[in-house]
Amino acid sequence: MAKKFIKLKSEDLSEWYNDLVVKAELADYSPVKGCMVIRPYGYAIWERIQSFMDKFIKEKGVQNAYFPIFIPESFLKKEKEHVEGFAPELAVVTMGGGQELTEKLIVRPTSETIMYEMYKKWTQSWRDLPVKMNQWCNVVRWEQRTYLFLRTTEFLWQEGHCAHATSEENNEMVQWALDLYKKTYTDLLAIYGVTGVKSDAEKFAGAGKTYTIEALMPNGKALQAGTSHDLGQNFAKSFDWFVSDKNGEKLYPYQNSWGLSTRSIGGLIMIHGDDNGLVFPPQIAPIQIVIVPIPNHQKASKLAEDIFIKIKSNYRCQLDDTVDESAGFKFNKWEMKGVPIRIEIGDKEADLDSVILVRRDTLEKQTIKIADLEKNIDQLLIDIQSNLLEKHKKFTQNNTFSVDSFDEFKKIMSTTRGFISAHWCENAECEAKIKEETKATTRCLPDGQPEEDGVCIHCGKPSKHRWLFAQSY
RNA sequence: CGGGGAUUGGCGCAAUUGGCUAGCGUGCAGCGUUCGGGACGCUGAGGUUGCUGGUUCGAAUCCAGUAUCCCCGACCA
Repeated sequence: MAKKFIKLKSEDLSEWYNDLVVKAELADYSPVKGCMVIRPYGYAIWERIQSFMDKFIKEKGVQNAYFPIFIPESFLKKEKEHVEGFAPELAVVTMGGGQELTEKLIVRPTSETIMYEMYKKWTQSWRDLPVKMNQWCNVVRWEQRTYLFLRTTEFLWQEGHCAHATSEENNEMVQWALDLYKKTYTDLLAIYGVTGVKSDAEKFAGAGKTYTIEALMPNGKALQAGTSHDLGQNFAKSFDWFVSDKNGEKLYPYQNSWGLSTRSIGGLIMIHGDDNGLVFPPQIAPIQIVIVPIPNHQKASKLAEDIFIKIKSNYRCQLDDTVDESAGFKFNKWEMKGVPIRIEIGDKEADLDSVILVRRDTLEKQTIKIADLEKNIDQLLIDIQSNLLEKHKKFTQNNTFSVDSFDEFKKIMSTTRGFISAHWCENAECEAKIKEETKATTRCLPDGQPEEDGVCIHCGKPSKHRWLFAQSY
């Protein structure tokens, strides 16, 4: 039995996660409370998420821009619900250049207000709509309790902010963003998420409607993995932002905003990782293939280099040909780093014109001929990607329970947890009581959830839909 | 912000009721032997025990204060 250098996922998810994030060099605790350092290997993940999403964002005609990190306090106050929602977690700058500021500046928790103030300046006519912008930036929310990637005081995200002449166009954009998130999780991160609409209590401060993608974590808690908000005309009216429509009448633009953050990386780590460390789906993996020649095998070493040169332009590939670590050490190291495919080459293989392919997700080994290498790699990359997605999908489905009695609801939430599909009367008080008794909240009304006559799991009043409940991260 | 735990070489830990020169593992540096699932030997560097004050002949150990981190809650992407 190999000595373990990280804690076991099967024993303590939290400890395993913290330990792994640091040991795999994804991130580290910083001297600043609640803030982490994202190290190159972790940042490479974020860069891949960025480039994946950015392509679609631009295709949609949304342009990248950059707005200030500071927001005048008065801006935030213009939208009542908005400021109330964020007030407890704001970082406020009161001094600048050694002098007290006449108006306090808020370190942005989100940029709706400062962006709309500028949009207002830039638009006078219906012809100036839509406005479609996005920014990649950092935001600060003063969390009481932090957790690497999943909840830190400062985090990175993209925030898209668009404004349209009609609520139909606006809604189309909101749905597009939600689809983008779904695609990002599914195709890139191999994470199965449930999309749907938030209850009033759970929606974004100031939004008309909030759409979300929720992913189930191994401990049965849900991660809000991305949100897309239909802001309606709330902010436009608060900011007195209007343009002239075709008839010369006032038109308050319909707005939306949508964000996906570095939190997604936390989900990625937690969902796919195992007792040996990280497991990255090939699409997101910073290194897809590592080639490990057995140290001091001359023939193998030469072959490894040839293969590396041959395939490095087609895959994100690394050659680990140092001789100061043993083969076993290297195998464990790269497994902890989550590299999807490892190519092992010893003189034995070299003599037979073959190599050993090891897939990280199942740790299965196969010996293949060098002539078939790229064909096999291509297939394996596809297989690993789909296997991981399928595994998470199955896990989510196996841990989604359709429940009709509150006793059963409570029992599940106090034991295995998971998603619970249950009728709810859509009354906020009822929702609050359920939360009090079970720690679970509504995550969303899932897309495509059919209408169905039933009674609220808590109060027994009539209900038309089953909502999705879970304890949340 | 409430409850719990912690802080000792880079990392992980130990040091009995206060008592010898604060140890061990790992990591690091050098040399040599190894090398197919975290190899081994020898040598060496690295500490005013989180910080401040107090008690004492004597403090890593006791007391008071303070800071930071982790875990569990409430709050949240």
